[in-house]
Amino acid sequence: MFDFTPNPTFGPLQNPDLKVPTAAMDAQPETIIVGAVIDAISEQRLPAGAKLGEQALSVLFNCNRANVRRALAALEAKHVVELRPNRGAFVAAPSADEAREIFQARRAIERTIARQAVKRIDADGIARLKASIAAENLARSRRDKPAELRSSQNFHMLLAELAGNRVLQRFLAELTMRSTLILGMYAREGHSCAHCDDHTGIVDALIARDEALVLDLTDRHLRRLEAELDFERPVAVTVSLKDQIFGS
Amino acid sequence: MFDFTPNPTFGPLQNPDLKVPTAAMDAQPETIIVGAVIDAISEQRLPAGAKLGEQALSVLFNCNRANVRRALAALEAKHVVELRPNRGAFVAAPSADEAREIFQARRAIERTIARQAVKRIDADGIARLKASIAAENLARSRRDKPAELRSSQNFHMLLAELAGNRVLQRFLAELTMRSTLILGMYAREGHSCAHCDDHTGIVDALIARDEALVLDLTDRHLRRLEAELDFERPVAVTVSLKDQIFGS
DNA sequence: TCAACATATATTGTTAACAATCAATGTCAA
DNA sequence: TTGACATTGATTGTTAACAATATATGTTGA
Repeated sequence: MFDFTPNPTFGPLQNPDLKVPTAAMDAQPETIIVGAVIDAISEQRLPAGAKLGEQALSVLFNCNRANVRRALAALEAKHVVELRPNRGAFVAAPSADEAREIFQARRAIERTIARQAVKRIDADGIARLKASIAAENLARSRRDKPAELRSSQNFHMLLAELAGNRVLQRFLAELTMRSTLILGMYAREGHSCAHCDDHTGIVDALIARDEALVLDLTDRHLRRLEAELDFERPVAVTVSLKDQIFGS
Repeated sequence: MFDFTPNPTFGPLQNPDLKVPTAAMDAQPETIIVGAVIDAISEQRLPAGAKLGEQALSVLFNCNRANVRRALAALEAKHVVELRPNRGAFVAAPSADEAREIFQARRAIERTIARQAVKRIDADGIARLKASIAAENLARSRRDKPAELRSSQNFHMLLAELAGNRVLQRFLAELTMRSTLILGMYAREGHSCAHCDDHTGIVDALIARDEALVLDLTDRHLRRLEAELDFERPVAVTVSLKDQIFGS
């Protein structure tokens, strides 16, 4: 009757790391699920359009469906998943238009953050930023894509933390997460990822407290990221076994 | 046993308008509740700290508790309510620190929006902005505080719409809503509300397409609003019968 | 071979009953 | 009167069963 055969669309979620999301585990199943799904998306283990079945999640996280439903409602409010009535929950698949708006919003917010960061940067902050870049380089040399993505996002979130505004921090967290989703959907074949050097340049400009340069580099960095997208090529958003075997 | 005596903290929610929130009714109880609560907060019918009991909401909206719980989870994700385990849901009560961060974020986002709006403004947009100001003035002359608040927020949201970025639009919606909450908590006695003229000035600057002036006026407008706050005076956040009778 | 239809299975949505927890009231002794 | 303690009632949290819906499978007829 009910023999939960590992759902192929869920392979990534079985990563043991998942049950210990970045947010401290406060024993509330809803929070754990939300954190785990966000982490999985941030590291591109969960692709856009992936189905998040209620039973699958309740088995994975050892909780009842009521908690799963609450988690999915919260994720929908954060624009992380889309809830289609009587169909279920799916990882959000931003359209080309949404993608452009998300990147535009990112530039606006990261500029503000950069301006604050220049004012408030200190030795400790510099050290943490450099450590983040080092971690990113290490991950890339090891061809560990999830770790690389995590580090790259971490760099931007560190800047937001240094800016000292938790509201903007949260907004940026949403935008970086959705950016990862967008890159997964629209990234060109073999996109360079050369933007890593950009981070080093930004830190140098921060050390020099050159506001104009920091703003310019931040803006260019984000535009370069967006330029790597290809909205022409149609993207598969529905991840089903059939699509995975026979392609789009 | 169960005789739901109208909860005093819920008086405002019995406003018939509430069942038809701004978002079109799509028959999903969760969405309706979320919209109604946000509207009620935006018009200062629901104060910070007000308790949102599950049974009370399920009776008000004719739905089961499961849907109420989903709605509350969504509202928590939007930072509209705070969910205290085993205690219930309460309208968020931003601290002084949070308030400052929210207003700082607002200035950052509204500046970006204003810059875009200057570029994209047209005759239709001007007309709608002027209509919004007229509605605000009318509401004030009628001493209809909820309508005045709604119109004032509407002006800012109209600008965001004109800017043409739905992400920033959503961010600003959250921030204006929380601003209303903050004003309800920390506003000085008899605060002027003279900022209404600011709106007229901004529209004039928009017509002239004077970007620098628009940015300056927007920034001043928001700082003036923030200056009307008094964080020293302690604020009652827990709305209970006792507090209402004996004061804070 | 293919399309349309009917059936079966799985998934989501709803409801009610029960358990656990908290707030309030009442009692009693110091 | 006041403080600690026990009890009561109300509220939140959990669970399981059931209903409604959608998806997948299988069948039939051209």
